[in-house]
Amino acid sequence: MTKPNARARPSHRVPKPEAGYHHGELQEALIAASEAILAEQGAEGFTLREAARRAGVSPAAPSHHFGNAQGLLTEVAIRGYEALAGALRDAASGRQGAREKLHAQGMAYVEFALKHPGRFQMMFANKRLVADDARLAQASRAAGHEFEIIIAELVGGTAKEAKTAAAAAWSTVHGFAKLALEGKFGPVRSEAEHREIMTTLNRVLNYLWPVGSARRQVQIED
Amino acid sequence: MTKPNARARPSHRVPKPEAGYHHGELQEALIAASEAILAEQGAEGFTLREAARRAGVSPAAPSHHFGNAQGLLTEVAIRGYEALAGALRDAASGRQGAREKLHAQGMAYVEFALKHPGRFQMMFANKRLVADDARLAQASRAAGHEFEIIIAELVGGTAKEAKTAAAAAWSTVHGFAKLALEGKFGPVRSEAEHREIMTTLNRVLNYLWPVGSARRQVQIED
DNA sequence: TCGCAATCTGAACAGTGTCAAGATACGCAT
DNA sequence: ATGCGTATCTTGACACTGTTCAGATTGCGA
Repeated sequence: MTKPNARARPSHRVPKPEAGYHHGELQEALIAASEAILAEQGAEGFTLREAARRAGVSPAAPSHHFGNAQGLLTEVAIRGYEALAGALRDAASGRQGAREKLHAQGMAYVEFALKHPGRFQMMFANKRLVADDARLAQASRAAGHEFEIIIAELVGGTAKEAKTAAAAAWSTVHGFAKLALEGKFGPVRSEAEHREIMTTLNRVLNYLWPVGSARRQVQIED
Repeated sequence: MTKPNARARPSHRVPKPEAGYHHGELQEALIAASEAILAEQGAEGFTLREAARRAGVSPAAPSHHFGNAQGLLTEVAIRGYEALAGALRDAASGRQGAREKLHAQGMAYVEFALKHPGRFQMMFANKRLVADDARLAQASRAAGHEFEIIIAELVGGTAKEAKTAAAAAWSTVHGFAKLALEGKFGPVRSEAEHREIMTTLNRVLNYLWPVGSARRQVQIED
């Protein structure tokens, strides 16, 4: 340093008094800090330096564990997908009947997005993640698989039809979630507005995926 | 700069030799430059300084016309929504029958997103735009209105049901477009992959919005 | 023709991600 | 137990970014 520093030790690390020069749990601390930033400021508010600051560590420290900001965010996204998969699983396990399970999953998907907007947006911000990370791809597919399980139960058709139906279901809820987060269905700040959005979703799901009626599809002309 | 620069005049403005100190068409030049960046580098690649550079102007110049980066991007987004509305209108005008029109609009929506990924992503990146800009909101609603026109024709029901159906249609194609852009339905680089995605979309639309059959909905339990 | 307002530049500031060197501390082999 | 290699973290720097402000330049109306 150019000028002598009167303080014996750097001002970092102060909020984490239990740690010495070596943090010990820096990976976890950085991930937790990142998730906190995403929760408070949204995806655009994330900053590697801020995450390091919250973990009580210098800006360069994260690179030794995650390589770069993308690496850290990829880890956060992976956990996000795991949490999402869990939410989808839980939603389905509470109901019986494929249609009801799918409906509950759709509601849970959007609920997840509205409750954790920053995390959700980051999970689908490929350019800010390590796009070809194997674990990320796996976690994403695992979450999608939760849909496919129910879909396979719902449509009695071929695998191709199941794939189509799964893409349709995912598109529906994902599009709704994204549009809701961008305020296209009205603001989502208060709890009342949140509920408003969810009842709109309920109507949409009932409209697109009506109960009863094994849906007989027209032959698909490519 | 710290060391003297030998060049007599700044390197700006050189690529636009027809302009003097006053650019004359700086607004348009900046918008065009921004759209070029979005087309080449995607939404994350946009930079105010780079846009100014391409317009042959200093980094501070855009502020006099757009206030800040959000202002410029808002203008770009407005034009994007206008282009999208036009594409939806064109798609519907080529067909007859509400179902066919809606199907064509859905295809056009995703086609637009895949052909202009950067612009599309930016249109829905509220945090990077002037969120409460009246013209932006108007342009967005105008695009959505293109859907609603056809939907009103398709569902013979109440206004509430039409609103639900419009939200459903928009969610479907928007979700599909977003997921496709994030590579969730496979890569989209080559022209062949692009077509592959579009046939998947075709199946999805046929699945969710089957031809014929005025869809009788179950009563909605809120 | 003069003066004013619009337009643009230059320089600066705070903040960002990343990198290369060096400081520090853990843990393992001896 | 002791030394040493290595993982971990800091320091300082660099090239960027968006934005602001004072000043230079220019077009245009009176």
